[in-house]
Amino acid sequence: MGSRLTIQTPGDFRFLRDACSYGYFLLAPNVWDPDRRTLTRPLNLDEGVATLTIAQPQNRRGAPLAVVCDRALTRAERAQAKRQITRMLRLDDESVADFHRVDPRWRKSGRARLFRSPTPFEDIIKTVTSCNVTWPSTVNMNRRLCEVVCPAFPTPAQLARKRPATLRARCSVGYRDQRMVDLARIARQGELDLEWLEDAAVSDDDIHAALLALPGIGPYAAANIMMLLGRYGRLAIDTETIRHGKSVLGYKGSEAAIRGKLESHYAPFGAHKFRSYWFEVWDFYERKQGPAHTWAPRAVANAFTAANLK
DNA sequence: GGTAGACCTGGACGC
DNA sequence: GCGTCCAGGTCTACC
Repeated sequence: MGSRLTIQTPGDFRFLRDACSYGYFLLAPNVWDPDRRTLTRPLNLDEGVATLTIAQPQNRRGAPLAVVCDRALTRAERAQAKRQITRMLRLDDESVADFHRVDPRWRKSGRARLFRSPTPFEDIIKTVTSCNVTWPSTVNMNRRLCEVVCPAFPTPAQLARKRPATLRARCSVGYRDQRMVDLARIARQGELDLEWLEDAAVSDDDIHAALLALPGIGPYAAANIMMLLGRYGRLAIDTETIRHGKSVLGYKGSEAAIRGKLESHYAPFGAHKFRSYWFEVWDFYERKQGPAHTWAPRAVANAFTAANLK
């Protein structure tokens, strides 16, 4: 008989909206079921991998989460699972009201939280798999990393033991192979302190500089990882951002000119600018495809970017 | 400091 | 079914 957990949520939290708020909810090992409205995924816990299914049976803001596990969890594992779910769904985000004060456009819908991974390392690797590829390749890389290395997503120790050639041949990560192994070794050896990355006392500038020094992490990836760490003061500008500037905001001119206009456009949102940007993009996707919680992963696998949603 | 070209994969397209 | 082109961010070499 598997364990069952109940997790209390903040009064403004809504599972359907907040779980389906960033593309990573569609990446392995996460499995979103649009019919059952559940998120299922394996987690790495003390006694091994356990698969959990999360739902909010009372579909209203602030209702508790019901979590069903495929095996019995120890007391320590129950606490671990709660911590990881809290991270994924940002149940401990205390900046929601401040964000809505700065950008009231999202107060009514309540948007503020962006889905992320149970660990910062998974967020870093997922970001690397999203660089210089189209969305279907990102989907494939994450699926294969889970199939080949660890079903609950590779830990630093597991990934550090892999040969780059194995990752390239079996996980289709291409030239990212060596960079991923190097990132895993850096994290395993403590050169990159994952707890330090999550320490609110450390400045954004210090975190940003540390991320840029990592292999495979450039300006876009660093800003994206900072968002995943809960630091929203930088824009992660990629081709999708430029497209958003052109098609939604109506900007014209060279890419450099559009970048400048985007920075000016989001500057008033200060420490929250990534969220203000992202919910504009997400709103655009949902107007084209319907609410994200209705998206079937296979259906959006080839139609996730604005280029394909036109 | 700015820029060109290489790095890979997978989808689209033409034949 | 095959070949070609293209999209996508980071890194290195070069000016």
